[in-house]
Amino acid sequence: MALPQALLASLLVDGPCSGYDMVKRFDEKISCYWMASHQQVYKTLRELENAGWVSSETITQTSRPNKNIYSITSLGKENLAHWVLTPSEPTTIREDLMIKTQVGFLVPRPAILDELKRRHQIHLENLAVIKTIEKEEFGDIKTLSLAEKFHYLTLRRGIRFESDWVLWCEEAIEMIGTHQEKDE
Amino acid sequence: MALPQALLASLLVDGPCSGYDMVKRFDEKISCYWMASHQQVYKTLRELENAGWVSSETITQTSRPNKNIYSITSLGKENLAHWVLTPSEPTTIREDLMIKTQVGFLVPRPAILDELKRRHQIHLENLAVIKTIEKEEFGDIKTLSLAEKFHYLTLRRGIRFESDWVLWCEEAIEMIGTHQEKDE
DNA sequence: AATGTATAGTAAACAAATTGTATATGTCAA
DNA sequence: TTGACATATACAATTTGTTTACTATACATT
Repeated sequence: MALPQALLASLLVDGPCSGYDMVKRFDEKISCYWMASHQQVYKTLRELENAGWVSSETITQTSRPNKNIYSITSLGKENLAHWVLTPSEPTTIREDLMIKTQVGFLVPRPAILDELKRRHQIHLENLAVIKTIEKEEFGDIKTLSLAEKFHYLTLRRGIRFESDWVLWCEEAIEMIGTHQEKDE
Repeated sequence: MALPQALLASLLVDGPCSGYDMVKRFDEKISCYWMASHQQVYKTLRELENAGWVSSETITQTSRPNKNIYSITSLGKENLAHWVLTPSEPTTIREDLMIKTQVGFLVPRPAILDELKRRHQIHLENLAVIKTIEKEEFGDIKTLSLAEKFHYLTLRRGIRFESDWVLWCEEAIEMIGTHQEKDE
C-alpha cells in the first residue's frame, strides 16, 4: 500500500541507492515492519521515476553489471511530507499462526507445540539481531537529534514486537504443554 | 493468503453462519489478527463450497433477503487439520505508521504528535474491548478445556498486541514531545 | 573445469486485495 | 415520506503482490 513512500523514506534517510541495495535494506533493517520482493522494488522505483519523485543516474561498471542509483527529488520529498500528514489506520494483520492456534485441538499436541517452539526460536533470533543494532548504532538516547530519535523509535517498535511474540510463545507453550484433560 | 482456512476455522469454532455473519465475526472478534472485506468473504465462501470444504443451505426469509448458511464439511475439516500441520513463517508486516515515524522530522512536531496520540487512543479502545471479552468469556484459566485454552491464547495475543502498541505510543509521545534541540 | 555465490536487473503470469457499484428488503425516526 | 440504517449478496475494475523464470558478469571455492 505504502511501498512508494517506504522507498522514498529509505532514500531520504539512508541516502541514494540502487534497486539491488534497496532490496538488501528491506531484507535487513526494515524487515520488522515492511517486506517487499525485489520485483516490486524495481518496479516501484521505475514508477517513482516516471512520477518525478525520484531521479536516477546510471553508473557504468566494468567489473559488474551497470546499476541505476536512485535519489529522492524535491518533488518526492514534498509528496512524502504531505503523505505523512494524512492519518492512517492500523495496518490490517493476517497472522496464520493465530488461525492454527484457534483450531490447534484438531492435531496432536506435540505437533502444535513444535510449531510454537519454532516460532519462539525465530522471534528470539530476530530480537537478538535488533538488539545488536540498538547497541551498535545508538548510545545515550538523550543526546540523539530529533531525526535520530525518530529512527530509534522504529527500532524500539521492532524490539517490542519481537519481545512480545517471544513472551506470547512462552505463555502458549506453557499453557498447552502442561494441560491435563479431566476425566480422560 | 490463508483466508480460506480462516473461514473454515471460524465455521468450526463458532459454528455455521451466513456470509453476512462471517463479515461481522471478522469485524468484531478476529479483527486483531485478520481482516477481510465482505467481497472477499462472499467470494471465498463460494469457492470453498465448490471445493467441497463447506456446504450451504439456503434459508428462505420473508422479512429479509434469503441467506445462505455455510457449514464446514468433514472434507473441509480434514483439509484444515492438514494445513495446521504445515509450518508457516511470521506474516510480513506493513505498518504505515513506521514509515511516518522514520521521516517524522519532515513535518511540524505537533502534527506527528497528534497522529501518535490518535493511534494511542485507538489501541486503548481496542484493548478495552478485548479485556471485556476476556472477563466475560473466560473465568478461571485452569479449568478451561484444551479447545478453550487455544481460543484463550488467540485472545491473549490480541491483548498483548494492543498493549504493546499502547506502550510504544506512550514511549514515542514522551520522546518526541520532550525533545529539546541543541544550539537552536 | 565445474560449481556456487554475489551483483544487477527484466518480464510474464498468476493470485490476492481494494475500491466501486448494483440489487433487494425491512425498520425506525425525524 | 424521505432518508438513514441494517440485512444480505454479488459483479467488475483496478491495484497490489507473489511466483517463476530468464539474462548477464565476476569472483571464490572445490
